[in-house]
Amino acid sequence: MERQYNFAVIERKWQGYWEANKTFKSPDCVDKPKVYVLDMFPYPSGSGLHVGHPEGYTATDIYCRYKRMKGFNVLHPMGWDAFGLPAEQYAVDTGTHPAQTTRKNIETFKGQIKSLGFSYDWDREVGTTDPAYFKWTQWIFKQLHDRGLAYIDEVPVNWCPALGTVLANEEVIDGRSERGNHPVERRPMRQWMLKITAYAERLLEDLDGLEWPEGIKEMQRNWIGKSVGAEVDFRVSGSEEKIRVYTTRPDTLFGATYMVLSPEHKLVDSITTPGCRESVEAYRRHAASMSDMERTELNTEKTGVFCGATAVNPVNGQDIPIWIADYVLISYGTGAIMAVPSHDERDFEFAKKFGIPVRCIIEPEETEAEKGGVDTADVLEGKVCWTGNGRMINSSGSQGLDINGLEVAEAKARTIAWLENQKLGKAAVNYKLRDWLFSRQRYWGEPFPVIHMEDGSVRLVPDEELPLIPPELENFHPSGTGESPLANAREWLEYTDPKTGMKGRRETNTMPQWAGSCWYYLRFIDPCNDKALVDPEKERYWMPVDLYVGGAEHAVLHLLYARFWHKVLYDIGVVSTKEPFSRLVNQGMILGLSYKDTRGALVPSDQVRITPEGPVHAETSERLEEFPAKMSKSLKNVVNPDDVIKEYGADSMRLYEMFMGPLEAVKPWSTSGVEGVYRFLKKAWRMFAEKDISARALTREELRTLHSTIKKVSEDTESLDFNTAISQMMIFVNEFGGKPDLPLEAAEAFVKLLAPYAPHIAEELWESLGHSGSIAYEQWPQHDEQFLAVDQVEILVQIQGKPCKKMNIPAASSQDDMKSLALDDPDVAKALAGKEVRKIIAVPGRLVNIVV
RNA sequence: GCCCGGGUGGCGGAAUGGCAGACGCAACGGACUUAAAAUCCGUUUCCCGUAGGGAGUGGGGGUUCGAGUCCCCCCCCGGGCACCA
Repeated sequence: MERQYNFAVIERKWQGYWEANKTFKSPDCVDKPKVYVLDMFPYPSGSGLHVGHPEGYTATDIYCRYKRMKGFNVLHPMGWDAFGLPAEQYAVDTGTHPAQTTRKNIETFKGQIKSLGFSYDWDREVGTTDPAYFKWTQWIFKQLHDRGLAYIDEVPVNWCPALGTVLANEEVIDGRSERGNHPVERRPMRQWMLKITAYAERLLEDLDGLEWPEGIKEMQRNWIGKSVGAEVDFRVSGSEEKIRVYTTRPDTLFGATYMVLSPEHKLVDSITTPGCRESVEAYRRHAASMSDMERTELNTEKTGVFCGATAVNPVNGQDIPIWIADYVLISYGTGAIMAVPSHDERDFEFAKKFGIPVRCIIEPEETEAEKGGVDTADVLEGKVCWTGNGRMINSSGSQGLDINGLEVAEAKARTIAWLENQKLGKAAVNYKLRDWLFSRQRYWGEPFPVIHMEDGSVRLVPDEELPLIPPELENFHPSGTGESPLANAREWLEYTDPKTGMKGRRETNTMPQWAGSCWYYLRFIDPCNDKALVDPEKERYWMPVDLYVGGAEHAVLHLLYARFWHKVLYDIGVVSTKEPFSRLVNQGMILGLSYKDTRGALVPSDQVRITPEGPVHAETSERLEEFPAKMSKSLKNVVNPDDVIKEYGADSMRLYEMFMGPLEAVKPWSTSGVEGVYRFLKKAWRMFAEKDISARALTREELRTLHSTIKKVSEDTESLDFNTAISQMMIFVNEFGGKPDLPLEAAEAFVKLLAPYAPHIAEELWESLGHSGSIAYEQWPQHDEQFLAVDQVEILVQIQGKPCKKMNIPAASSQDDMKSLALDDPDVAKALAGKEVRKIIAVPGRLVNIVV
């Protein structure tokens, strides 16, 4: 055995071995417990892997390797989310076909991922841009369409001129594109929409059964945004028109002193009086010209105009004015509200500005008002808005409803019952969730299997003609009309029905990047099946995904979309589970070391000089402060895994990523930290290389160290607490490394414990112990409780909770024994002299506390 | 504003309500070496000191024999949502 730990040689050797022997190929449907462990597959960008990627991948890899040794059949695949904008933009700039860029990037990524020694079953690799894959993405779209879940709508969309495409709401941040930070404007366009709203309730309900971080579930709940209330019809005075409003506070109907229609509401035109028409038109034009960003960013000041008409409040017959204001959104509820300024902050603000009466109808609950620092008298006079609990006042009317004296919840129920009885309204539920804008004006995405026929009908491409492959293009520029570059591919575009001769034009939109990632976890189960998306038997064997690890940035979108598709596939019998991902874990972001000067200005890392006094600016020698910040090209603080692997090896890289801290925490990268785990591996290597592997029996103390290490590493690996598992292995090496020999029993167990974490060195050490073949399927060691026991324990005797004396006592001492041993101790007795012992608490194995 | 996370040495972080700071980094001292690298040993929360003592887990209160851990209030940092009636 080499004296030196030569990681480069070892890692090359074992990666070659695993590949040649297909060590990690997972058989389907075998008689073993299964576990499906999935990483969020990456978008293979041109810049390659950064240290954030391997964090989650290492975590899942450790877990998989551990599970294999525990006797599980493990599904652990990897693939590529390879459609997307960057490759297309590169094509626009250079003329390189996106497929070529994608192929090259995938190669780079694959090489980098392989160099980390992950135990993927590469025979299951899939890529979303592969026609054999997107055939089924297109097939799923057809299923959605057949079930009425895909429809075309003329909708105001987020048009980004710079990118030449439409973006989903989620891809627009503060009125600019998420990618590239370009301005975005609203523009009506014919688009494919997916009716995710039809699944809102199920998407909400089924969250409860998932083992996901509570925060992520909460974010999805908020995104779905269910609210319960009522729809109420208000008659427009002197007209047959009715305005339907949605409210969560039907109890406050008596406080409604005006109504508001959204500027886009279809009744605005017909009810506006001639005298008000001019100002209403002006206001509508003003509202239309504003982007979503301006509308939301300027939300400090409410705007609106009176339309001249009034409506009748159904509970008391009173006339109330109808206003037009953009604080009411056309896209939520009915696009119209009843305004209750006394008990709604937004209405209150609006009423104050326009001098509309505020009518208090709830007497605030006393303790709640006190707690919030609200003066009840102010509320009653309409000077302050109250949105909390209380009792209804001024709430009976000519129409027969009387809810005076009731609490909010009961008043709601009573009002709804009355409205339903009078046929004036009904209980209603609303969701914030909107239908999913599913079109993109791009080349590099899945083409829709759709033909628009000249008679106006929409025809779907038959299954046997799938996949529908995008045409070869020379020019990848957007068409400029808002259509994708596909609009330039005349031959591909034009279609003639072979039977009838009717002409048609293919859909020029493509699907968004989310499409391919919505179902890839299913394809891994049966990646080469050309008859079905997934074989039902294999699907039943492997699903659901038992552990899904990825970044929190996908908390809502990817995970919500994938759940939606999964439920549709469940409904048509393709999958057997209601939910795709039983357990979800988010790995925390890894930050880079960054520097700022005293004014707080950021200094790129290549302009920093480290001195014994701390970091200084390389040019000005100004003192700098070190702090962790998101890795970015501009800060020059990006750590490249290749460099780390080259210098310390993949095993050190893996170990360090896990040793930094809890998987889910945000952690700063530290190169000296890598050196620490590297030293540990070298020490472990020397423990084998420089010592005799002896056949002798272990001492009691050694047994205790060994078995407590087995216990801790097993438990912590199971619960993904990898940092503390590694600490325990370090303790093991610190103890056994100091001995003249290494007993074989301890050596073998240790190598097995290390194997999931640092697999290359573990394979090499395993071989050095005389074993042939891989350690990957060796049985995981089991600890024995009897070796953890000790004869003597050191306990602490406290008086009044203050430490007084440490003493060694038999570990098996009962509480009573402990008490008497403590009281009999001369030092304790001395400390207690003249005091009356009132109570003694004894915690076995820990301490005795004497209360005087 | 609302909803989630989170505040522990110089740093990353450990701690079933039971001796706070495991493990690692950095720093300092020492050994080995002609020297360096590598390695090994020791010290390292802060304050006062000779033994020894005092303070200490963002701040303030509380429960408890005992609180980093449980409860209430506040402050700060990170993330998400944001006129959703």
